[in-house]
Amino acid sequence: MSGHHYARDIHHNTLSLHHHQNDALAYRESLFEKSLTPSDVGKLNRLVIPKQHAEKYFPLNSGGGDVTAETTEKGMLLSFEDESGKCWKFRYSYWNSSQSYVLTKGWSKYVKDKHLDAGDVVFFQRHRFDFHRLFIGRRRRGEASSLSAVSQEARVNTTAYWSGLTTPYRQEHASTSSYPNIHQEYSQYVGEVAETPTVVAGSSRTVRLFGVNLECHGDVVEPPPCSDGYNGQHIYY
Amino acid sequence: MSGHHYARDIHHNTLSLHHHQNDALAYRESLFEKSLTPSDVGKLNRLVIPKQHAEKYFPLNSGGGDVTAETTEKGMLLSFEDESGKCWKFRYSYWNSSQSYVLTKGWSKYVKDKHLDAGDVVFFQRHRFDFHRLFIGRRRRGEASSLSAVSQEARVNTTAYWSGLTTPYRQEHASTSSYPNIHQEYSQYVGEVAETPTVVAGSSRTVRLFGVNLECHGDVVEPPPCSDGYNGQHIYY
DNA sequence: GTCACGACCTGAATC
DNA sequence: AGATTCAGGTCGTGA
Repeated sequence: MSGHHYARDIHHNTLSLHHHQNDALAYRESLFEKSLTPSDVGKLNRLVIPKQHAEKYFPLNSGGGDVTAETTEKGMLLSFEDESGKCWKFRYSYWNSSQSYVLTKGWSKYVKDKHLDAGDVVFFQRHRFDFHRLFIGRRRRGEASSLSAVSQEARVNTTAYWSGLTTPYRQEHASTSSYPNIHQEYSQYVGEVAETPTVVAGSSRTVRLFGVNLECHGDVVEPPPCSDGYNGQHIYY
Repeated sequence: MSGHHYARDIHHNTLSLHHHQNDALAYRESLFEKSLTPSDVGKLNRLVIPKQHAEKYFPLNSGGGDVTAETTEKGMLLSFEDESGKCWKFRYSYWNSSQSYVLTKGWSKYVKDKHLDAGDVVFFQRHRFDFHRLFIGRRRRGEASSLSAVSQEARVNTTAYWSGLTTPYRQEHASTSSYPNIHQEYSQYVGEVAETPTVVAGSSRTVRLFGVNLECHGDVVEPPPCSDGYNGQHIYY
C-alpha cells in the first residue's frame, strides 16, 4: 500500500492508525531517561524526575514558555503515549519539601501495568513538531539502550517495541484523553496548513507536514516485516 | 428535692444544671458509634465517619434539610457536648479524593483529652427534639455497649459515665459555643411554649416539654444511688 | 523545627 | 467485574 493510500484513508481507523503510529516514531525526539530506583517502583507511588530534565522539558511555571500539558484545578497533568499508543496521564508537580519534581497520581498504575522493577529504565520523548505530544517507554534492566545520545537527530529503527500495536489505537486512546483524538489532531493539522501529506513509496520519501519537508527513509515509515512483539534486543535510535 | 424545686431554680446554675443534664440524658437518641481504628487515634488527626451515617445525620449540603451546625468560611463546624457537658467543636468535611467524611480540626485534642486508643468506641447522639444539639461519648475497648440497637427508643440508665459532671457546666460550655448557652436555650424553649416543665417526684413521672408529655422512670431522671465514677460495667440504653 | 491541619492519593476489601 | 468504601498514607501551609 502506498503512502497516498494511507493519506487518502486518513479517516480510516486501522490504516491511518498504522500510518500515524509510524509518523510518530519518525518525529519523536528523545528527552531523557531514568534508571528506576526502588522508591520509583515502590510504595511511594511517585517518580522523581531529575531536576535538570524536569525544568528543561516539563516546565511547571509555564508563564513564559511552552505549555506542556493541561493545567487544571487539580494541578498539572502530563499525558504520555506509550509504545502501544495507550495514553497515560500523570500528575506532575514540584515538592518543596524535597526540592524535587515528581510524577505522582497515575504513576503507580503505570509501574504495575508494565511490571517495572528497580533498575528498569523509563525514557521520555516528545513529538518533534508538537511539544505537547509526549511519549513514554521503558526497557528492562540491563537491556540495550540507545546507541546514540539522547536528544540527537532521530535515526529511528522501528522495532516491535514501539511499532507493536497490540490493541486498537482508538479504543485505548480516545475518549478519556484530554488531548484531541490523535486522528482528529492529525486531520486538523493537515487541514490547517491546507496540505495533504505527500508520502512517496520507495526507500526514501518526502513528507511535507506542518510546512516542513521531511526526508524519510523506508524503515522509518514502514514497519519492519512483522515483529511479533517485544523481544528485548532491539535498538531504538 | 422535688422536680418542682428544680424547675423553680431553673436559673440557678448548680441545680438547674443537674436538672438539665438529666433532661438531656432522657432526650438523647443514639445516632451511631464507631470503633476507632489506629488511624482515627493516630497522627492523621482525623476521624473517618462512615458514609452512611455521615450522610444521614450530618448532612453537608444542607440546602434541603436540617442545618446541623454552623457553616462558616472555615468550613462546617459541628459542636458536641461530652459526658461532662463540655463542648467540643470539630471541623467536618468531605474529602473528594477518598470519598469520605471526616472530622478534622479539633479531633486530635479530643483524642488526647480522653486518652482514646484504637479499639475504643466513640458514639454520637442528638437531642430528640433539637437536632442541633449533638452529643459525643466514648467507652473503652471491650466494655459493654448498648443492649439495644442504635437509634431506637431511649431507655436510659444514667451512669457515672454520663452523669459525672466534673467541671462547672457554664464555665466550659459558654462563650466559645456557637450554640446559645444551654441555660438560655432551655429557658427560651420553656418561655416559648409558656410552660413550666412539670416533674413529679416518684418512680414514674411526667415531664411536659416542647409540647410533649413524656413518661420518665425513676432511673431516667434521677442518677443511680451515687455511682462513684465510671466502672465500665454500666449499660447505657 | 515541630505540629496540626487541609487537601490529596492509593490499595485492599467489599459490595 | 466494575464501583464504592475507607484505612492508612502523602505533601504543603501556617501557627
